[in-house]
Amino acid sequence: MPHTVRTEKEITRFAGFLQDQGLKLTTERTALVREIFATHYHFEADELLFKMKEKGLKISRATVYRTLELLVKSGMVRRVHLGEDHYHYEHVTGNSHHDHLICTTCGSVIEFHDDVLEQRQREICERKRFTPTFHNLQILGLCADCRKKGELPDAPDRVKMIGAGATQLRK
Amino acid sequence: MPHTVRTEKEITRFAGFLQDQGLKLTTERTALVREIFATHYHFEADELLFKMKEKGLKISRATVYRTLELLVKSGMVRRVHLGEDHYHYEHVTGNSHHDHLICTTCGSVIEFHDDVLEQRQREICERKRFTPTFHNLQILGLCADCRKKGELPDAPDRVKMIGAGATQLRK
DNA sequence: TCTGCAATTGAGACTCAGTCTCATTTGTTG
DNA sequence: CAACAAATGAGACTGAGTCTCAATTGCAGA
Ligand SMILES: [Mn+2]
Ligand SMILES: [Mn+2]
Ligand SMILES: [Zn+2]
Ligand SMILES: [Zn+2]
Repeated sequence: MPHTVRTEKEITRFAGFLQDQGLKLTTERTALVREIFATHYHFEADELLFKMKEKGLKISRATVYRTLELLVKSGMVRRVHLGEDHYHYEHVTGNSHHDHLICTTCGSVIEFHDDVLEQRQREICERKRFTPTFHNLQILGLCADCRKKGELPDAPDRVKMIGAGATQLRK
Repeated sequence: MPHTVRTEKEITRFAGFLQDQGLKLTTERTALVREIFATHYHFEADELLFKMKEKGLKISRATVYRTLELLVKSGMVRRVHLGEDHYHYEHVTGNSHHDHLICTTCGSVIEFHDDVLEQRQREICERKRFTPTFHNLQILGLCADCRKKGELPDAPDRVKMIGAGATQLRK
């Protein structure tokens, strides 16, 4: 399926969601969905704002945030923490829940999905009589490339910068 | 071990860390460590600031943040995400790594540690040739109490509303 | 196609957590 | 106890994100 066809499909999908909610498909919303599904993967709100500006489409910060919120509600976009102080977004194509390995040296992100891990989480919740709806796992560390280049795993102060909010895996 | 004795022990521990770094144990730092280890568990920076003010100890916002940073560096305090837009802190007593189940209805936090889960994470990293140093897992959902009260699990898009009624502590 | 009007937009004010600056104060070491 | 580096407080600043409101726009119905 060609790139643009898929993108147009996502616009239709969003249009349907908006219709259901009694909301309108505006040119701004269309342009944003097109941009998100055509070129971005993990991205920041302000980065998207800037991209639109670059393309000569003047869309306000407020509209960008408002549209992202709608996209999250529609399930077409997910808002995730990637170990930084602000959110990242990623489009959800079709299916796949996944979690993230994040290199604290080069910032690269590796996605993974593991059924065993997911199942174990469900078991833990059951044991605690907790009904899970959503989870968020980031593993921070050193990617293979950086390892090969002789980088050392996280100096403590580096961890402070990038691994904020993380808990220690191997003490 | 009585409460106050343990607290004083933590102050000594922090004093040692500061000494090693060529830093000073000030009255403000001492008071903050005492407060954190005596009464808080998961807490916010501004909440701590307010508590100190309540006690008649005037410690500036800057000092609170600076001291928390030092405590994180020393390993005595951990900075965590609990599904809200800002950080929470928790003191680390006895090096127990754990992750969190967070109720999106009442905000309660359940801690857990699971060796199987931790081991599986290491295996995933190995397969991706990724060297992990930290991780951060939050599972959001509905706690047993709220379930019993007939609350319904939040849709993922409601997750960002957690803490909507949180006390305003900033001056 | 035209119209009415609720939904949407943009500009910019605002919030809030967190950081930084710098003049003044304080703890430590000799 | 003096010297002086480290620390503090007040408040300015930052940056992500939210809100307000007058002007605009999409769209359902005539
Ligand atoms: Mn992803
Ligand atoms: Mn905890
Ligand atoms: Zn890397
Ligand atoms: Zn609950």
